Amino acid sequence: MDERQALVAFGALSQETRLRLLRSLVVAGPDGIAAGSLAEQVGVSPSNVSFHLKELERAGLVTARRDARSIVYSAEYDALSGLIRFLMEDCCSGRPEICAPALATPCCQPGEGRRQ
Amino acid sequence: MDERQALVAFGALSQETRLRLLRSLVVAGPDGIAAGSLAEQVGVSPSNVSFHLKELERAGLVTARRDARSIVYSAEYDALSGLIRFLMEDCCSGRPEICAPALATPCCQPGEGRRQ
DNA sequence: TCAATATTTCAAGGATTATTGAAACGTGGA
DNA sequence: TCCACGTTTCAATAATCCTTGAAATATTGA
Repeated sequence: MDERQALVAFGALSQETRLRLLRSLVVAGPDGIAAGSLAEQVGVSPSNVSFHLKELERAGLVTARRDARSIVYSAEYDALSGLIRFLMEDCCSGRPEICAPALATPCCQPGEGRRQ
Repeated sequence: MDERQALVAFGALSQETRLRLLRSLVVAGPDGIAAGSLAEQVGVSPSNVSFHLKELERAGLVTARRDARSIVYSAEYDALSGLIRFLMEDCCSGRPEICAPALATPCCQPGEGRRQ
């Protein structure tokens, strides 16, 4: 993940609808969700959801595949972990004390989910 | 770090000048850097650097204090680690396998700096 | 107090991004 | 083949963001 990719990725995550879309896709797992279902879940119009999905795709955070009439999107886990890594490396450059609290996050121990 | 804060923070990081500013401030450490020096370092006009620093401040990623004629900015380490944490919790909700590769990042082991 | 320094604020302009609805496209079933 | 479905594309508009330079503010030292 180079700086340019990170910039685009941050831009993609800075919009409410897109953040919700990505969250749904992460929770859905590798099987993904069809564009239409996503539109219902986040409550926006089909053309608007298409616009934002394209933006997430441009950022490399999701991928699309056709399944019959539907187009199924799924989260790109590698890109997400790459972005976390970019942020950690940027922040920690010379300052490991920044990452330490984040690394204490319990979400990634096996069996743990999102904090309430 | 709630969703609204995260959205603003991602927006702040999605701009090249601001990302450079933040990087300089992180490397500089808690002592911070004066606005004018930052303007020189990143190569933008004083008024433009002021605009972007205000944006970073609005996002909670930096703080400002006056020191004589200068205004000295410094990175808000807590906000940065909070953002990393938000990303990890969001990504890992139900999917710890996303974070695992990011957590293998060597940057945060004591004594390590940014990866080359 | 005056001038110089460091920075911010403001207004104007241009550039990018978001939303909307209509039209177009590809797919599968009758 | 034809129609319905799911989705994308397009054009137009609205909204937001970025840049620029000039003027304003606060501070320091002569």
